[in-house]
Amino acid sequence: MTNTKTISTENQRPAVTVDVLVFTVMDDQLMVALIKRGIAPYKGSWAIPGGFVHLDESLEEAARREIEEEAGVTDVFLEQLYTFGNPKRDPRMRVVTVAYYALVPGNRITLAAATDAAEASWFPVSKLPPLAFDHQDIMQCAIERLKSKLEYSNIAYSLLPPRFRLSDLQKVYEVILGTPLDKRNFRKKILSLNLVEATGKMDTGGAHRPAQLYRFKKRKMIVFS
Amino acid sequence: MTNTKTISTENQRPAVTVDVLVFTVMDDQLMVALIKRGIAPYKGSWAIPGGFVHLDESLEEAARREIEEEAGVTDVFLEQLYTFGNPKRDPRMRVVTVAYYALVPGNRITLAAATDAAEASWFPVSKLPPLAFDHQDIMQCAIERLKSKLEYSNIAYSLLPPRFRLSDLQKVYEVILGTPLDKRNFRKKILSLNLVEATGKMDTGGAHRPAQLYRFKKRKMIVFS
DNA sequence: TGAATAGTGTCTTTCAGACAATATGCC
DNA sequence: GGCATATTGTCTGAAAGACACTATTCA
Repeated sequence: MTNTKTISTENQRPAVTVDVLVFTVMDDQLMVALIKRGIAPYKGSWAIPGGFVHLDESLEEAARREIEEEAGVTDVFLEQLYTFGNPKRDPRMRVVTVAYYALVPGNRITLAAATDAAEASWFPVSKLPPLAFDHQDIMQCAIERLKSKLEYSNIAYSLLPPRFRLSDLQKVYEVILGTPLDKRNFRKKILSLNLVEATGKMDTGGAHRPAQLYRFKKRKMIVFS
Repeated sequence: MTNTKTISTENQRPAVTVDVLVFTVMDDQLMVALIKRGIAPYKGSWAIPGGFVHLDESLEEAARREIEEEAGVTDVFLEQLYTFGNPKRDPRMRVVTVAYYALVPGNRITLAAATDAAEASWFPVSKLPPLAFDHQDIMQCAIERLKSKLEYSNIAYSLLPPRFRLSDLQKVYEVILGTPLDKRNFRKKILSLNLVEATGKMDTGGAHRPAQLYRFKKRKMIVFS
């Protein structure tokens, strides 16, 4: 039996990377940040941004570094998704990638193209281009996680600005779950969960009745019992 | 920006291991398989069994190999849990470990001590010894996952023999969740889920009324809506 | 006053949880 | 007959889901 924690003398080890799926809700759509690969393999294909884990940083630190380089934001919601390690997933060498997903508030985050990337861009998850490597699998895994976590946690807070209308919150749920929701039932449910509170300020300026602005009581993840 | 999938010329890479938490229900307790470390660091401490990922095998294959070496069983329920990569988690070198958990039917699985392990043994999760490395964190993560997955999937099938009494199934739930359950409500719930069916055979031999033996209709994981 | 969105309540159905008595086989 | 476990149903409260009208602001 190969045993736990023997010091490895093998000189061949897998490379370890992190890939980060950055999601946001913009223009009533769930969007994800992708980069266009500037080098082979899959040159010209779109891919999930990622990079090597440095020897002195944790996996989460590596993921946060990627997000900051890509989107210029810190302090975003970030959660480990799954680790992909099929021996053939990268044709060049053995790469084990730890996938993370991040959620950023909608609008006004400009993506930066990475060193080896020709371009970086937001895509609606409903209209994704073909993706490099096994990134289609990773994407699907992330979308499933996001959908289910939305239903039993308060992670929606990380997709909204500090103050928002209940209709904004409802839109986040509708766009991610892909179904319209009944306004009365939605509000009843959200308010009974006691996660948000009215700020007293109104959203004025639309050609219609102003809406109460709400905020999340806690801006960290809470999983419902 | 360090970019996706540039060929690494770094000669220093983390080691990649898999650790596998093998659970079973025995003697009305949730048990986990541990090994006693035969080498430093943590020599003499109990640890979660694991080992290096070979370059030509997937992460899951590595995990299944470990289970077969440790417990001599194949074809068990196995699911990836989480990846632990803190730079300091192993004092010797950088080790990224992909943790898996496995579920095996109760009783009569004999553990084999690994090459570098002095011993292998089952422990009730309620009375664990101090664990090596960050294995306490990994253990807690696994137990939480097991508890929650038990409630919204049919994974209990993997902890029971092909035929079982409903009271056996109830015991599995009680032991893992750590609470007694009402017999009538439990049976009502399980039967309404339509996951099990009566085999027509009875469990005879006890000094009491024989019980109907049931089986799971599907022996693969189903996640409830 | 018309357009656009905000805000609100009832009824029905379903599910979870509390709760106790009878049935059957073995000794 | 006594012991040990199997088997079964009702009631209540909570939550989910269907469903439509009035309120308010601005142009």
